Amino acid sequence: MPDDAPVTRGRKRPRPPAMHDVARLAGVSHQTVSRVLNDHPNVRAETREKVLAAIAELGYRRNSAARALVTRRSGVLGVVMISAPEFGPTSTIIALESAAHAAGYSVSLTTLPNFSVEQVARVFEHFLALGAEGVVVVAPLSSVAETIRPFALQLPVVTIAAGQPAGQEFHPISVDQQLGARLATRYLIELGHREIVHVRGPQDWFDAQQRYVGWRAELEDAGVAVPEPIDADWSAARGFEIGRELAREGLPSAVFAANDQLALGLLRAFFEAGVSVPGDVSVVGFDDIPGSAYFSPPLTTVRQEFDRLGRKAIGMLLAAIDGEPLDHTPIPPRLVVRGSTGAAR
Amino acid sequence: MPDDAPVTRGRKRPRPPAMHDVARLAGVSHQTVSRVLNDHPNVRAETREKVLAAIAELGYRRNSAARALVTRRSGVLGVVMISAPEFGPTSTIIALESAAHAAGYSVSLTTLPNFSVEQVARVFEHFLALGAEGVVVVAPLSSVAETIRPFALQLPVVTIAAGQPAGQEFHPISVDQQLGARLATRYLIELGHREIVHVRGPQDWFDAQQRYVGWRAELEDAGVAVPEPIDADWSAARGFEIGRELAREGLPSAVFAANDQLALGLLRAFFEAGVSVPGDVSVVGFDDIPGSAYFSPPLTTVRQEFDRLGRKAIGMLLAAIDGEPLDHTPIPPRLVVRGSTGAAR
DNA sequence: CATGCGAGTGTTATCGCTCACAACCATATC
DNA sequence: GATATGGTTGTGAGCGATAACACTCGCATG
Repeated sequence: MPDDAPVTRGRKRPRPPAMHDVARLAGVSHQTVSRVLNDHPNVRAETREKVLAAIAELGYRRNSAARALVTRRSGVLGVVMISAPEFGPTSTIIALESAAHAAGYSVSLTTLPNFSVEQVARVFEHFLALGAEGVVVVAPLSSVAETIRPFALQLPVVTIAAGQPAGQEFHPISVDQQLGARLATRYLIELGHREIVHVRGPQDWFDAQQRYVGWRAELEDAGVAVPEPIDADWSAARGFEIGRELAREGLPSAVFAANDQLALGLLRAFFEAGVSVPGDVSVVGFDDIPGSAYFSPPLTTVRQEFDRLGRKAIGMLLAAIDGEPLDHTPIPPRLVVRGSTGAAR
Repeated sequence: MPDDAPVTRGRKRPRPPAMHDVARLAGVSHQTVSRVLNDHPNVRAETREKVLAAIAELGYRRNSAARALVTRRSGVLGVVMISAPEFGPTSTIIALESAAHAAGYSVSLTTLPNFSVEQVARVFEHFLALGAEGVVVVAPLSSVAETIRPFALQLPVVTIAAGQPAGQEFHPISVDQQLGARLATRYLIELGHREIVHVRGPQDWFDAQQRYVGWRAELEDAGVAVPEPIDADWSAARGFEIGRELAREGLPSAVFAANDQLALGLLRAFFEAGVSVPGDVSVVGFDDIPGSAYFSPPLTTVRQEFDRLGRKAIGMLLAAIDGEPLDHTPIPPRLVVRGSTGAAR
């Protein structure tokens, strides 16, 4: 187990003060010190003061390894995040961490370039050895579900993943991607568009799948023809490429892009080709990344509340740890209307 | 100490197998199991096999709390990151984590909305209690330096901060912001621009300070007049505002924006005002955020290698832990020339 | 053949903390 | 005044690992 290999670095540091030292200085037993530290009620105010003074004087800090050893609770939650640069919402991580912190947990972060069985196994192995009390998986890849299943039996796991059925050991939470796609598509339909093309994200990503499904479903519900989706990754470069092709080979009435980067590439390609947005074609994105309000033209898009997502994920994980029932209701996104959409020509 | 409050949640779990159990099953002593686990050389191959088989059979995993208790090494590095949404390079965090992981450490992440003395103290208190062997501070705020100094005496700390002198207990590392600003400014000068305005980021951020200093120094070195900088935050919204004012009240020959978001806002404002970029005014940004190649026009900007930065930060921290000499050489950025810059009119 | 050595293994102490329980004291109760 | 009661404190036993040391071999060495 390479990751658990003994850490051979490090210089020796002098032994920091232990509870015992505090106790001696305060003239009490170590147990009394422990009680003060743990806010045990039955400690005389005067004694408490003495202990606190001794703690301050020595600069004592509780050793959490020793504590974890005896309590069997590490106070650590693991977070595994995909390290793909195209998945960027730092805000999810921040929200995850601050929610965990507020609940008295600390967060151990691990990143993974891909979610192969071996990689995932190694990470969970690591978290298990660390005594993590639960894990949040931030990786909206389809492959993740099956990969982590065996580990979800060993400790509570919440995955940030759209469109997964909740199981007994499997706790997905996400922004409702399908709804977001429906909102975008519905809006375009309301504007009179009848030829709404979807630039589809990589289908091994949950989010991309769900956005595709939502777009398709909304069109079908409205009785509008469903054109063939155009496959893409998540990049502006690919959006640009597609935009150029569309401008050359015939424009649809509107384009719903799987994310804002793709939309940005489309906008650029249309601009270069002399295609007017929204005059000739309307464009909608997804994510509401910083700056999308200042694209040319400002982008109509679907906003996801990543911080709320993070908080909810931790809330679910804590509930799972406590064996309480979980609420898997996805978080609703919101359509942000800007200048890139207009009435059908 | 609220963050160290006992974690009161959690259901009881059955006691996982310990070394003792493995030892009994394998018919050896627990010490032999320990030797196998730590790759001690003096274990007979046959014995090792037996132990490994027992480990596999029981699903044994080493308890890192117990290990940390006796070795006095937690194998944990702390990372404090500012939770400001305008500071977005997830890639730094990812690089930090993977470099730490590769060195056999795990990463405990904490985020902070601001770097007040109390907040920072609490975080370091937490890391110290956790037994973290070192800390990386990702928060390029000027205030950080003094705030963390007292803690830097207690454990090795590396800060990602530009333009700080390295001290004995203070180990800054960063991309060379000043150089980046110089590269951008120099390029504009070479294009013939003689009126190069700087839209300056918040001056309590190191990066913003250094970019300002670099811009100014390069102009002075070239004997070009230094106009008054325009103050801004980091947002596209503010860039837009400034762009409108400039278009109304008189355009400079070129604008060097403190980051790409500001540049994006400028571009949008100029476009709306019918100002041609780079025909009427050249624009340079900083960061090379995803998509900046597809702005209208594509943005000339300064690229920072955040992943390299993260790796180097961990390298320095490990060196500091080992008491080895550190290399504080900043990482050079690179100018990426695109369509938003052209010869002076 | 006694001695030394190193490989392989076991025994014991210890890390710093919490838990369970015992002990003590002062007050309340009968 | 003896007994219960409860707040306050101390004692001792682990938690699960590593470190230090002791022991037992087998083999080379003199």
